[in-house]
Amino acid sequence: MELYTERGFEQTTVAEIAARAGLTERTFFRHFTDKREVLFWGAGALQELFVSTVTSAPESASPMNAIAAALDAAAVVLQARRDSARRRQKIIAANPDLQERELNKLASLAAALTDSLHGRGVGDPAASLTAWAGIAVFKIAFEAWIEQTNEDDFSQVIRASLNELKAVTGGS
Amino acid sequence: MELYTERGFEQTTVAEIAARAGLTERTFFRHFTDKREVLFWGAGALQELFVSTVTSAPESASPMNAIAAALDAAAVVLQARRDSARRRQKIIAANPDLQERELNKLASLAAALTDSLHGRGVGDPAASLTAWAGIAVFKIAFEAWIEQTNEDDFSQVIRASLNELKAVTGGS
DNA sequence: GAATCGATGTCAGTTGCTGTCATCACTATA
DNA sequence: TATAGTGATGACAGCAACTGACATCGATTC
Repeated sequence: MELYTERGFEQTTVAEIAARAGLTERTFFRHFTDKREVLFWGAGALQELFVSTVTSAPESASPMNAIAAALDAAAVVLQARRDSARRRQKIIAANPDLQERELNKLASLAAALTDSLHGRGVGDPAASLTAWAGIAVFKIAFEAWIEQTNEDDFSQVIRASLNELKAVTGGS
Repeated sequence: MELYTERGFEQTTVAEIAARAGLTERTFFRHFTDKREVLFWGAGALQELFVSTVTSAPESASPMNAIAAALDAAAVVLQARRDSARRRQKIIAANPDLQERELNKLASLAAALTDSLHGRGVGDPAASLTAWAGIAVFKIAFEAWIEQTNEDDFSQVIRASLNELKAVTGGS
């Protein structure tokens, strides 16, 4: 992270990262499959949070509400790490390869959510559509929350985006 | 494409592609920024189609309907290339890097659609949400259409997915 | 105290990708 | 017709991301 902010992602070589960490280049690649993957270390935990929240949502909850609960749970966690999230996002925003990888993580998230909805008895394509719509809301709300200067809750932003989605898909 | 299907994407070296095309490796990289980019040659044209359809939709059309028109226009074009689309998708499905790149193209599509909606006077986050919801529908419908054994129109599948999205986002 | 095992170092090698310069076909214009 | 300019290609050379194979070392186990 230090090196990425100092010199930028592309200009930072894996050898340098390894050196600063007191490791070998080879060892770096034993811990991270990729040079990019370093920035997405927490993605697994976030995905688990998403999944477990959907899974444990009340049976009466609609698919969209189960997803909404997951988004909200994630919002609470991220709210506490706003500064670091911002720094991280600045690095990602400066490099196309990293944005690509981020999309990949979002897709993985969507796939996991789809599975969770299947587990709740939701069929196709309802499950994947709900999951992807939720991810879209998350992505857009996240960007807005990161960029904004005032101190709105991430949860608030997400709820607003969700309502906007409903408004936008609702009319004929 | 031949080489990618014969040996798979990873096993195919750029030198081999260049050789089969009667070119140098260096020349290959003057035409394609990336080894992956070869498979997304037509993406630019598709994006233009999306954008121009949204832009030229009747002023009275809702944002979602403008996007729906774009999806339908794309569906007509792709319907005619179903076989080649299928072959292409098979290659992509077999390689994570290519899937990543595909997500990138979809994101680029979403960004372009968002801009087009801005041009129609749609604000934020309505524009980006509508665009991303449309892309989600497109992606999911596309996969269903590619995989299915019967001969449903891509347009039909898209319309069905759109309705499903409305149903899924509609309820409380 | 020896065997086992997981994490790390070492080294060599492949491949994607880039910068640089030369070459060459083609075109415009004097 | 000669000449200069232009765009596409070839020919190197080189860097850096990643991988496979083998050696080493420390901790744990029995």
